[in-house]
Amino acid sequence: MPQMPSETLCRSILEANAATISVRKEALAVRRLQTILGAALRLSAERGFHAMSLRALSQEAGVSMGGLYAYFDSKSTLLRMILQAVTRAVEETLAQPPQGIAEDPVAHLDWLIDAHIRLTEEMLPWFIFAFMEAKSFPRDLRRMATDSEAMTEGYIAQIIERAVAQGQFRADLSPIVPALVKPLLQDWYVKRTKYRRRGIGIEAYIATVQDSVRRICR
Amino acid sequence: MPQMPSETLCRSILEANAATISVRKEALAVRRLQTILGAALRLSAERGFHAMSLRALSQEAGVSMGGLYAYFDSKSTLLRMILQAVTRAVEETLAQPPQGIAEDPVAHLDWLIDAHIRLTEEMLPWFIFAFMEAKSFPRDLRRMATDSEAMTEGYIAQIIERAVAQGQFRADLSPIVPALVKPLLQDWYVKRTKYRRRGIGIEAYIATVQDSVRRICR
DNA sequence: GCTGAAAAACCGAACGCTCGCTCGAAAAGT
DNA sequence: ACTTTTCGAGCGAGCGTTCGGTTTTTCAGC
Repeated sequence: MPQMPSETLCRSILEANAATISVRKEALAVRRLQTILGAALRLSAERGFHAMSLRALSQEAGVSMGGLYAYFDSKSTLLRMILQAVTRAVEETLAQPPQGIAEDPVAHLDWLIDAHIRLTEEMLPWFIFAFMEAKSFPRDLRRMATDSEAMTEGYIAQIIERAVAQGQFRADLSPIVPALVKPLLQDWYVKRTKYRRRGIGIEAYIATVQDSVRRICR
Repeated sequence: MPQMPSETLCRSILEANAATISVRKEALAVRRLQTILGAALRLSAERGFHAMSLRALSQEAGVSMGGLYAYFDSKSTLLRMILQAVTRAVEETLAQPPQGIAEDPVAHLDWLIDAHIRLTEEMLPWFIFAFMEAKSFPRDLRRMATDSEAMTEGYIAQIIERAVAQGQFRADLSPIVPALVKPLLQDWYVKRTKYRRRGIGIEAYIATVQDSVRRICR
C-alpha cells in the first residue's frame, strides 16, 4: 500500500498534539507515531474505527496498552489526530496552485482535479479512514470534515465562476454543478477496490474526470 | 422525514425473515417491525449502527430487550434485514422500466437517473444507513452491497453502449464513464444535509445530473 | 356472551465478556 | 542516581444475549 512521506505527516501531527503526547524525544515519538497510526489505519480499514479495540491496536503496533496512552489521552483523540492530518493535507495542497495557473480557469480546474486525486492516492488509507469514519463521531470533528469539504467545493465554484466570466464555460451553468465535482474526485478512493480490480489506472481516471467536467461546463 | 410505504417494506422483510421471527400474527409483527426498524434507523443515523446499543433501541422503540429478540436472533441479523431491504428495492425498481423506453437509450438513461434518485429520496434513512454501514460488516453483506452497486452500473453501461451503437453518444467514450454516474446519483442522499440547507430541490438535482451525464456522453 | 386454560407475546434482571482506561512498578536511557 | 519510557494486570462500565416468569390474547365448550 502506497503512502505519503508518513514521517513528515507524523511529525506535523506530533507538533499539533504536543500537549497530549507525553513522550519528549522527538525522533522516537515520530517513529512510534508512525507505527501506531499505521496500525490504526490498517485495523480500521477492516471493520471500522469503532470496532477496533485498543487491545488489538496494541498488539498490531507492538506497543503495550499503557504505551499507547503516551500518544493519546483517549481513543477519540486518536480519531481527531487522523482526521486533522487529512483535512490539513487537503488545505495545504489546494491552497498552493502552481504560479500563474489561476489566470487560466480551465487549466486551474484541471490542476485541481489532478492534485486532489493524486493527494488521495498518496494518502489512500488516511482518506478512506476519514471518509468512512467522519460521520459517526463528535460534533466538532464532523464540522471539521464538512467545512473542509465545503472549502474544496468553494475553490471549484470560484474557478468555474471565473471561467464563466471569461466566456470559457457556458453562462447558464446550474449552480449545482460545483457540488457534483467532489463525488467524482472521491470515487477514486471510496471505490478504490473496484478500480483496482478493473485495472483502471490513476492517469486514465484523472483524464476521464477532467474531460467529463469540461464537457459538463462547456 | 419522508418515507416509503414502510408497511409494504416491512411486510416483505417479514416474509424474507419468517424463519427467525417468532411472532406469528402478521399484522402485529408488521406494525412492530415498523417501529423497531424505524427506531434503529433513527438511532443509527446519529452515531452509527455499531454505536447503537440494543438497550437504547429497546427504549426508543418502546419494546423490551426480550421483545426485540422476537424479531431478530442477533444484532447483525437486524443489520442484514435492513441491507437486504435496500438492495431489493433497488433491484425491483431498476428492473421495471416503463414500456418501450428501452428503445430510446437516452430517454432510458434519463429515466434510470430519475427513478434511482427518487427511490433514494423515498427511502432516505434506509439508503443512508446502507451506505454508511455496509463497509464495516460481514463478508457476505459487503458482497451483497457491492454486487447491487455493480448491477446498477451494469444497467448504466448497457444503456450507454446502446446509445453509442445508435450514434446518439460519441464512440470514443471512456469506459470509466458508467462508473462515474453512480456517485452522482449517490451524492443526493449521502450529502443530503448540504442540499437541504442550500434549498436545492430534488427536481433541480435530477435535471442537473441528467443534463451533466448527457453532456459527458454526447 | 362468558369462562378458563392453553398459546402467544412480552418483560427485564442477570450473565459472561470485552471495552476504554489507569497506575504502580519495571526497564531503558542519560 | 535520576528522568523518561514501557509495561500489563486490573477496574468499573456497558455490551449482546438469555431465560424463567408474567401478562395478554385466543378460542373451544358451555
